[in-house]
Amino acid sequence: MRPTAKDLAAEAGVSLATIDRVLNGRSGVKARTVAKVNEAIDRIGFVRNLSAVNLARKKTYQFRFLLPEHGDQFLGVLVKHIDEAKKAFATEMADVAAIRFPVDDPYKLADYLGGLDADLTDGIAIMAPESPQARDAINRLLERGGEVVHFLAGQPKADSIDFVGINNHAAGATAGQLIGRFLGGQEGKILIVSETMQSRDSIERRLGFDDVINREYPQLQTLPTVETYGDTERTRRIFKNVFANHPGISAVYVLSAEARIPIEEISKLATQPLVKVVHERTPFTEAALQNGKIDAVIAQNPGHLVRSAIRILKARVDKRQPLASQEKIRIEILLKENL
Amino acid sequence: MRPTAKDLAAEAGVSLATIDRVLNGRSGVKARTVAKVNEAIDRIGFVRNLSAVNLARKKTYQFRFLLPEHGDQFLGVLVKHIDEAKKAFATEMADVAAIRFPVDDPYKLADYLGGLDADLTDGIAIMAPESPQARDAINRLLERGGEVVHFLAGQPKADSIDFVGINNHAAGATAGQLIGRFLGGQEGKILIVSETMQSRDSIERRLGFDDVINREYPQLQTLPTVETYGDTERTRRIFKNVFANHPGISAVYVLSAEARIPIEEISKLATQPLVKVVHERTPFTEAALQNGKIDAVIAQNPGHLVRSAIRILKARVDKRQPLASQEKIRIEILLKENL
DNA sequence: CCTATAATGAGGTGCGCACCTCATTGCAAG
DNA sequence: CTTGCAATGAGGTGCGCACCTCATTATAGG
Repeated sequence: MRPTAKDLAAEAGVSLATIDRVLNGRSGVKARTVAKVNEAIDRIGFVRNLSAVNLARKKTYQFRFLLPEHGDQFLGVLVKHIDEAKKAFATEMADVAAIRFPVDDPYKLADYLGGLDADLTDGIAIMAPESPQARDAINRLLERGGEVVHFLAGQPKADSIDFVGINNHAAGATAGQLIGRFLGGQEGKILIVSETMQSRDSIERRLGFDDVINREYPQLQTLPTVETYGDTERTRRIFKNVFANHPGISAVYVLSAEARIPIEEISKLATQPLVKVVHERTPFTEAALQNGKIDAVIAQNPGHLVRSAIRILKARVDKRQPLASQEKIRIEILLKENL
Repeated sequence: MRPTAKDLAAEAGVSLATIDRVLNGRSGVKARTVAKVNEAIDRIGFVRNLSAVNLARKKTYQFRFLLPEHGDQFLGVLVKHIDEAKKAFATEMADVAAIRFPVDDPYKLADYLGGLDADLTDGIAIMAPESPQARDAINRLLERGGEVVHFLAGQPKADSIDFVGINNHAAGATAGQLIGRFLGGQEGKILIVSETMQSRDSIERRLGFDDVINREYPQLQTLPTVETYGDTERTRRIFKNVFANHPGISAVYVLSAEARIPIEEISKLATQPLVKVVHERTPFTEAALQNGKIDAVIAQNPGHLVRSAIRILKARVDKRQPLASQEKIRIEILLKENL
């Protein structure tokens, strides 16, 4: 059997009360005694029984995902996985829910965060663009004892807050490398499309993409980013212009999660086969991979994203260290063969 | 607060003893009563407190990974992740260990499995080639109440036993697609190398690879598989022959986990740049990707493999359903950009 | 009807720990 | 030495459940 706190007390030569004080970081213990207990822990390999801890603490975790009100298919996929995680984590006393919110409005976001009771909500995964207001509100929430992770958006590693998501610069570079290789040395221009370039993600992907193309494929020329604003008409109009002015477009990179509009419009305009790379696995991109409408998808596993955010929040609440190797989100490359 | 068994008893109009009988599948309860309880469970959304369950059951899980005694770098990586998982799962009362074993000997394997006490070992992840002896021994172990998953090797879905690992046919197809695309339409021959073709994995990867090349890249010709048997001298000798007899080799696919010997020997012999695709992320393949010695790696996440095997075994012991979406092992494509 | 057996209830115990109160001891300053 | 506080011990309670025993009540068979 595994050693219990009682065994530990005997080994360390102290009482259970002192073990309790040390294990839970309470005050009023001499440094000398703390050291004695820690040595005993190492000696007998004591590990607290998490079940007993959780039971005794009567702890239930309240976690919330703060997501945009409106969005693309990928957002829908995320919500589906949050629902799935809700069931999976119910057995671990964690309640998980998605909250749809006008996250683009920094003031409303700050208001919402400011109104949160850290006693009722243990942790939040926030998918929102950076803003000074949000930043301040988050810091105040942290001071009140809440836990926060940035989810897919926001400042990676800018502060001490965990970031759950891929390295977008590397993701863009990966897309660049794929397109470069798929074009096999031939010359050409690359059309780059995004719903908007307002977000940090888009900018970083573009930078990573350009880095690789400029360094390794100088025969390729990247065109300025076309912003669709999610508007079919606008997209069609701009594409017509671009294709008219730029003969020799040989590849397309869609760097935002919304790929349907640009891919469908391009298939109407293109006169020769193009290499097409987009982001995120959605019902549309899966189908498009299968029937050859696109060549590769740069993706991140949405289920993993959601579970990772929850596990990190849980670890922070418990004052444990998250398991880094498990929480690293991989940049996946999907072809039709490895769907 | 979440409803407890007591609340459930009140809602169902039965006693705690009956709730206990139903929840734990004990006998001596009328079907009518079981239904009443289950309805009440749905009505109030009762979920058993896992912490309390585990505490009361005093359950500790004993899981073992049965791995080959000798192997490549990838095996070392796996062992490292098993050690890491040992710590991570200690808090969940699961004891995990790797056992090195001459798994290639079906009789010794059957002996070992036959000698296992299902009371002392709750579950085993077996990485061993198929054999009638192993199959029988596994079935007997299952009858004694042990749990088993096939780990990376063995018959995927051939029986009711879970398989943890990638679909090797799809992995080979992915490699084929990558090489085909990277060659960009040019003609050429593809050298295919494996440590051995004895294993089912190797055969399936080769089949998947050939499928894609034959179907989508008819201008490419796949050569017969070169078997290295892990022997540098032998490899060098055969390679010299192959390169002498086959001008126009433009790509290499190493389909076994051991990639170092073939890649190093080829770099000495090749007169023109070759597209090189290998399997598994190891210190060697990582470095080779970085410095351009290879072009892509088809990989599976070793940490995920290990944790997945443990989670599945745990779910089986608890008579729960594993979360399918989490346990699916992805075929990863690694370029130097998305390491 | 009685009897045998099935179905259910009542109640206790303990898992390992957190959290609490109160008593006791050690130790330093005055 | 005494006073005062810091450090530690002793012991109790309860978290939600599994597991057990024994008593009581339904149900069916004869």
